Amino acid sequence: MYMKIDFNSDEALYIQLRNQIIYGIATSQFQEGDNLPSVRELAEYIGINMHTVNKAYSILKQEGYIKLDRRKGAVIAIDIDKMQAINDLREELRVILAKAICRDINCQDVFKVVEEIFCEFERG
Amino acid sequence: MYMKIDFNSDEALYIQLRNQIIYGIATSQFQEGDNLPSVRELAEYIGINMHTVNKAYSILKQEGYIKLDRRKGAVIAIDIDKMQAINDLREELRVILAKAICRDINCQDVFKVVEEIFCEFERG
DNA sequence: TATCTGTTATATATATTGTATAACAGATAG
DNA sequence: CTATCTGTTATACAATATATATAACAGATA
Repeated sequence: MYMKIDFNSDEALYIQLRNQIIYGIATSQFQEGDNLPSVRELAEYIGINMHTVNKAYSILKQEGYIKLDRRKGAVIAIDIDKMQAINDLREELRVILAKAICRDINCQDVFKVVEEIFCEFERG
Repeated sequence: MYMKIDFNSDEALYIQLRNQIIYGIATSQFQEGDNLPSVRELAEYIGINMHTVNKAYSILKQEGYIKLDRRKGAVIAIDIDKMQAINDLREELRVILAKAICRDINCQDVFKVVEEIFCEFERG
């Protein structure tokens, strides 16, 4: 259980936390059915407040990455609506690719980076 | 000069404004050397405060999309450091692709969306 | 019963966001 | 010179977001 949190980042702690868990799922570090630490446990481990972890978990639940249960705690449960996911992806890519195009980055350049990141995640 | 601003969005106005201008550059609506409206003019046009526009412009300057001049106002001036831009791109793609991988979206799926967006921008 | 879950409720402090009013300095057109 | 256009800076204010702190509740479990 490794969590890379940067307290000096301009990114909110609960967003960093959410992203770290998403990385964990993408790299198969966390798999369907796996338990995440309890909000109190993870808060203690990282050294932040319980509510900050709770907020991250709530968002992960809302976004369809985990299910929350009073008995078992937080459990990885991916809600795969691929059509919806591709539409979300398109929206997010639009801004990023606009920036890239401004810098003369072409389609092939992007493909290369995308491929690299896929390899990076597949290796874990 | 078309600016699509959503007052109900959870995205800050100055960020939306920045993105709209970046879209404008990516679609060649704005070209190197072109003048943007003055902060007061654009603020008036959209119906928001001058400082909100000023913040958007300041960020665009800091990120290397425009230059600010007391004489000419805001002028499109792209700072192309392609190496740096690709590294920035990689960082931004990492989170987005992690989310995609969680939803069983593969490399080819992403390529398709990227290609679509490139076409979309090229058409303007 | 004691202890573990997530959940909810308050309260507080700080930072961010957006607005408002005002003034300043450089440049420019009349 | 004057009036007017730039971006820039300063100050103040309200609303919201972020993070912490303390506490309690309800369900599940050993």
